[in-house]
Amino acid sequence: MDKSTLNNYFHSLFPIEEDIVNKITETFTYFELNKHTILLDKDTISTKTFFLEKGYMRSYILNEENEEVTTNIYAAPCFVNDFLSFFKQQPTKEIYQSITDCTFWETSLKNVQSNFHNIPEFREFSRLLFVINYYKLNDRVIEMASQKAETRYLNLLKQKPHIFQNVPLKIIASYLGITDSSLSRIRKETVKI
Amino acid sequence: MDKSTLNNYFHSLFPIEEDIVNKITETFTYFELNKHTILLDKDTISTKTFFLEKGYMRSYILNEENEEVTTNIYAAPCFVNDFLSFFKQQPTKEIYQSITDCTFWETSLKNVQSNFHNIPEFREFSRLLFVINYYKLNDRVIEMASQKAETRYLNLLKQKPHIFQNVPLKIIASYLGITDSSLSRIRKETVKI
DNA sequence: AGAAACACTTGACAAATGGCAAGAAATTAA
DNA sequence: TTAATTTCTTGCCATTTGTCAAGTGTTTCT
Repeated sequence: MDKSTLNNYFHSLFPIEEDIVNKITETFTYFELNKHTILLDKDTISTKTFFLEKGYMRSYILNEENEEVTTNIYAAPCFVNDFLSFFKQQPTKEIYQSITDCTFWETSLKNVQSNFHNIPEFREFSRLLFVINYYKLNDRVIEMASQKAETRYLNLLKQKPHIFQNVPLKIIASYLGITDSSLSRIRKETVKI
Repeated sequence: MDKSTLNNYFHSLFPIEEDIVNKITETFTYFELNKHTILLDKDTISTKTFFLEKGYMRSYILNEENEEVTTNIYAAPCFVNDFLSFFKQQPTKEIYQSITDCTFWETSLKNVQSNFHNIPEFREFSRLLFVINYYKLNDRVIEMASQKAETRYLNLLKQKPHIFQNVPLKIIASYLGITDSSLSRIRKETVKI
């Protein structure tokens, strides 16, 4: 199997030698998921770390009214993990589901732990991944707190236009924190401009 | 100086031996900050990691209209860090400012790196700290996306009532993503209940 | 192909929140 | 203590977003 997408992801994040990347990704195995399939279900414990090689995923929760609230949209290539569940081995609150057909690489916590403690470069990589993800989330909180829905929509459209070609609008709406009716109206308004 | 608050913070997060904690916190030094003082300014690079021993801090950004948007409120004891700036050594976008008089323990990136690569327990601790912070932020995004202002206010009041005794309402309002007028009205409404 | 389910839009109206300005209350500075 | 500054509240009205229900396409399934 061709691990180049996975391997290149490491190289793209920070300078690291090819041999080390190969050693890190050695234990990763390939699998596929059809669209609309659950990768990791609510109330289960994540036993694997997942690298999304191709496709679109999302995570969502069910609120008090049992409505789906999309918490994140993942576009390959990227890691898709419930950090809390995976590293603390506790049940997830979120459901991770494929939106399109997807391909993945996965490895176990045991392998991650072994790499984390034995390969200094992997430690740095892991921490960098956390830092980057933390700041993406931070930016989203800031946006949520200070921008109106229309601005958030326009930002997303500008930053990730491909999402609008691959993800249903109602999922995007819920990710933006608005209803699908509102998103529809905002789209109608902004087309005029 | 008495490092017990700092040391206890390590013990409270996960099982770790006293000797190891002492080794980790060995290089931390003490300092104080008066209220309304900047700890880390916008566009500067964070050279230290900070543990807030006593007091209240916040981080905020200036939006396009030069209005302050509070991104986080910190209540001791906790670490206060701009992860992106500290670990990637790049300028912060946020301003970190004391709200009350504060006391801190700080150490340099060099010491953190040394501990990270030499003390397995510290690696685990660091990762756990990231995971916890990431999920606090994640919960906040979910709340922002799916709950109305009144609910967010009531949740905060329930979870961190002490903040309302120590932090001005306009800072809390901006943290909740609403105006101070709206927060004032919400408070008026909810008192009735 | 036909039925069912899903995705998207739209209208009418309701609810939530913001903007602005004024004033009261509390805190800080002189 | 007085003055200045900051914090908080409130009223009025505007804007944004939600709710619900209907209608039109589009996919999916059998």
